[in-house]
Amino acid sequence: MELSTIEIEKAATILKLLGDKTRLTMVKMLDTNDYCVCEFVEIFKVSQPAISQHVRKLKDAGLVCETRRGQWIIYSLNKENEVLPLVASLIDHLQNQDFKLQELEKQGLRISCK
Amino acid sequence: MELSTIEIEKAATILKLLGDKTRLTMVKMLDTNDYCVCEFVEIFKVSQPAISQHVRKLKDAGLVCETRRGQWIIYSLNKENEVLPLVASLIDHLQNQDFKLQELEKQGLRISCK
DNA sequence: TCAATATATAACTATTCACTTATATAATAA
DNA sequence: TTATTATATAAGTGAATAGTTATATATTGA
Repeated sequence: MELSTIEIEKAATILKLLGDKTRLTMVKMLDTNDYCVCEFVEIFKVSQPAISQHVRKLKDAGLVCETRRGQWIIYSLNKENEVLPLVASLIDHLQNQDFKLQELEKQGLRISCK
Repeated sequence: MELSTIEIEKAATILKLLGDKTRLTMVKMLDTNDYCVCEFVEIFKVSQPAISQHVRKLKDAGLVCETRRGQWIIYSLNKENEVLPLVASLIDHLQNQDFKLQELEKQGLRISCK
């Protein structure tokens, strides 16, 4: 089976984007669950605009999709993305981040968006 | 078989490092051949200090090794690196860069270091 | 020993980046 | 309609980054 390869330049752009702890964690988390901005704000302990700016970059690169649900905007991994194979194999090497969702639930902050 | 996973923070550091077109190309090229600084200078059309600074960063991260051979310092991929599995699977997704070596040879600049 | 070549380091600069606060937009609920 | 909540955008700031030129260090060969 042939592996479809990616241009160096495009790959470098993706890696730069994911070479940030916050965004990389977001993508790892989005691999198993969807999240809204306010949940990320709780998880990452930074300002809401900072989170908005991070997800914007992920969206601009086509890595995530957004869906409005009432006043919340839910972000999910974009499974259609051309570079998904690269991103997926990368994510596989990362330590599981489920504990972040568990913390969120323990604080009763997960349900706020459902 | 279990895949050994990497801390998010460590992975983000590696991805930031490889989120640069020049360094990413270097690593892809080093996957199949060794190179010295002067060859990289020819290939990337930037100053010699710029190349030295790039390989220094790769070396500091443990991704490459250096071996002095006369007046040349040969760089190679460090196969002992803890994050090699991540880097290797990443490299697999990149377009082949052999044409750069071929150009170098066509210009008669490859042998200068042998 | 001395000139030439290869590489590294220092110092500087312009640009990018991640964050902040302030404010705008949008949806919900009283 | 109006207050509240969620999100986005604008503007500003300090730190990091990739490049440059100048210079130092190290090896080779005459």
